[in-house]
Amino acid sequence: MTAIADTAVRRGRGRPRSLSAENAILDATLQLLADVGFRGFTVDQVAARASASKATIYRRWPTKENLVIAAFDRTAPLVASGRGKPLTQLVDMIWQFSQFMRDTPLGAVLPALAAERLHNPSLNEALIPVIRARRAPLLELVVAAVAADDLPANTDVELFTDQCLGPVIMRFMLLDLPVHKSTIRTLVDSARRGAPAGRS
Amino acid sequence: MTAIADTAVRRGRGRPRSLSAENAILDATLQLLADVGFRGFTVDQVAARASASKATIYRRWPTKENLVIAAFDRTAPLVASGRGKPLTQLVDMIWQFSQFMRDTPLGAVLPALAAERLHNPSLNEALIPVIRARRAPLLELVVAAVAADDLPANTDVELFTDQCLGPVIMRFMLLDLPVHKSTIRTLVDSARRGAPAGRS
DNA sequence: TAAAATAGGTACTGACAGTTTCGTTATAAA
DNA sequence: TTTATAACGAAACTGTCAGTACCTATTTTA
Repeated sequence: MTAIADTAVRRGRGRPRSLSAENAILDATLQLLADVGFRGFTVDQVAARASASKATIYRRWPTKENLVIAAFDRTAPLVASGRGKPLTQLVDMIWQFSQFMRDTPLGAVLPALAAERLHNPSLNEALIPVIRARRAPLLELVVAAVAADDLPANTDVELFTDQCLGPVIMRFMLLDLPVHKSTIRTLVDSARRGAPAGRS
Repeated sequence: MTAIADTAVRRGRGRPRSLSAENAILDATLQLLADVGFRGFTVDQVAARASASKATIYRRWPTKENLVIAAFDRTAPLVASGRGKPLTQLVDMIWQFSQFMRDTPLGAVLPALAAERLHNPSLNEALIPVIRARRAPLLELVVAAVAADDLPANTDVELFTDQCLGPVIMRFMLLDLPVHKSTIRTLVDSARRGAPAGRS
């Protein structure tokens, strides 16, 4: 594309992959997902928007779905505010997540990938670590809550996280019910009260 | 949309729609979903398996997705055992659900429809009531638990249901984590302990 | 300078959703 | 019994799109 040397990863001899092409492709993917959703999304349109060729796209990502994963993995991750008790931060973070679901392509991309992975083992293998990594900041807050004695020491932190997040995901993906911040507060409070008493 | 399927309704003069053709088509749809999943699923194959023409299929269901909804709506619903306390029956019913997710086309169909509905308003309108109806037997058990004083009178029964079911759905659809019956028991117990104390 | 691997462009293949046409068949009204 | 109507299976057709192949040009290392 340009004469500017946007040096990418060294791959041996030949011309290196253009970093700017890669950025343009992933940006176009996200923008297109936001504009037309997963269904209306075509690789040709991505190529056109990114001023790249399909060959350049398929050289990097073997399928459309892998391209979408890569774009998805580029979206803003959940970040803790760092202020307040861990469980208060957990409420904020889940609220942040539900805003992403409502306002960004995430709301369309996540169900699409969840559907696709079941019939595409290689996609599944690529996707599961990415999803788990996305959940990790939530887990860390729950671990911090245990460390701060706000939760019993024998809390199953994975299950606790899923108890708070699962209903939110279910309402977005299946039920089409709105999720308010008060709802999230209720979920976290309830899970806290429901956690096994005492510590082992 | 509308998923005509009005085999019982008299349509006036001409040849009535064949009920056996309709059954054959929906049976073939479910069987094919089980065999090849949503991705490998084609309407031509359904026509071949049902010994029907595509015209016959599209006369009843305007798109592939509507056909899948109709087939989905024909699968076995969740049923209460009728034995034991309501919350014990709730555990059994969620366990039943997770077995359906693992052993039937439901596990593939549900994520696919969740993804599709976001970009297909008419499909969404048809789907949401079907999904809500599927959740209804769970809600009824929670209502029964309130009536039996096993839960406080001011329990938010919808949220309580989603607290028990949401983590299960999340683990199936996104995390690819196994769900054991003991996990479900933990979820229901925790939600019960976490429910607002006293009654209003 | 030669080899290697990239770039964009374009044409192609194959699969499949959805439509249309055709001759046939079942049913209800006349 | 006749006729109008609507459904039937079969098959051809259209349009879209994922993915591949091939082209020439460019950028890098050996």
